Amino acid sequence: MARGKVQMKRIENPVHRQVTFCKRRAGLLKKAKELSVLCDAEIGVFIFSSQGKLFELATKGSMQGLIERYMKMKPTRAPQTEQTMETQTLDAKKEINLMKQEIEILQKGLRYRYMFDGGAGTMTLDELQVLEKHLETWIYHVRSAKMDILFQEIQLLRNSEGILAAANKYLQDKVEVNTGANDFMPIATDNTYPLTIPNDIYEF
Amino acid sequence: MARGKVQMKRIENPVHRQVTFCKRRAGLLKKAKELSVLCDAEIGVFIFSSQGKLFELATKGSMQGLIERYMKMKPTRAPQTEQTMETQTLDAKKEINLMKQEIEILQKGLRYRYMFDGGAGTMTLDELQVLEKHLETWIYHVRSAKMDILFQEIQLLRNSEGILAAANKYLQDKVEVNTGANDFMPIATDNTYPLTIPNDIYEF
DNA sequence: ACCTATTTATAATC
DNA sequence: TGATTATAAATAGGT
Repeated sequence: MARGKVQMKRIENPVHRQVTFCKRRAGLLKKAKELSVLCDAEIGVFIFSSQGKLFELATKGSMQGLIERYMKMKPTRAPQTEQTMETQTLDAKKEINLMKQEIEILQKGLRYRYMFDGGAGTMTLDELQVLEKHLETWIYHVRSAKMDILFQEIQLLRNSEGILAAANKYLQDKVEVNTGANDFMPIATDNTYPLTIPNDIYEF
Repeated sequence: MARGKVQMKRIENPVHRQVTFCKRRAGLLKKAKELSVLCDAEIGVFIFSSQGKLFELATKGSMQGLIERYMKMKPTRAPQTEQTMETQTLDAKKEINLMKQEIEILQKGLRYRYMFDGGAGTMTLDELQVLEKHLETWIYHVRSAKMDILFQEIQLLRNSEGILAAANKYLQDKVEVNTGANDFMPIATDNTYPLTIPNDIYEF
């Protein structure tokens, strides 16, 4: 594509061919990634060089997953599965699918609660608007709750630290009384709050 | 790559996304074919659109053959029978348990949706974390859906407006012919697009 | 679907 | 290999 057109046929010069292979392979994989990102597509590519070397790319899950998905769409003579996973695995897979659906439903928008037509995924703009508002306040509350928990934990840590400090002080005094001397390093610092997290981390 | 750079992220405007998908998909497959011919490589590509539609290309034999060849090169920790089933079943069970937990969390979150004022104290930090993530993706989907609807409506308005303008023009011409004069105010303005919403509202 | 101004990819060369 | 550069291709935004 530069400094001269190229004939669409096998490059005979093996050095040229190798160089072109590297460059164009990189280009192809880059384009595949771009397409995947821009258009939210799932893409699998594999390239066998003329020497049999394999290069692959799977944009979202694994290549395995892609191949399985592909197989599912094209039931072209794929008797790879033996009788081994007839009972248990099949049941498990069924169960997994059911649960995936359930999660899907929960994620998709709580149809049962917010959707007024119970069925196909057609929500009106107004309904979506309402749902969005709900979700916003909801997420706000969730974050609040998270912060509450974190705060409580920190308080707890501070308290236990206070207890430790007190116990330490007590032991220290005791030792002093027993030896009649205090020319040793204190066991604990009087660092009241080594745990100094600024309070504004709780707001975001 | 033309008339403006493009950000490497999902295109929000569904029409743009679809158009780009078509164009780039064609480009990708073309590049794959070229690489195959020029460098004598064997290439397989599959593309699942966001709506789940499949597009594929296998440069030499069939996709089946390519997949088999691929499988041969990657034992993919699945040497059949016995242990496989055990591990698979275990994995499946693990997965099932994970999903059960997730469902649990979601349901818990839903149940306590309206109880935040009182406390909602029954969710752990980890659960809240998961719930928050879900809510985030959920809200993302809702916004996407909203944008889709808005865009469709605008397209519709633009279309009907075009029709009205054309009809108006036609009537105007007819009147002119009948009266042989045009010393009256036009019925409509030539305001082609009163509805001028900048396109970048689709990106957010 | 078709058109171009631009951006990208890359063939040739060093 | 890696960089450079002139040029072919791809394509984003319009119509």
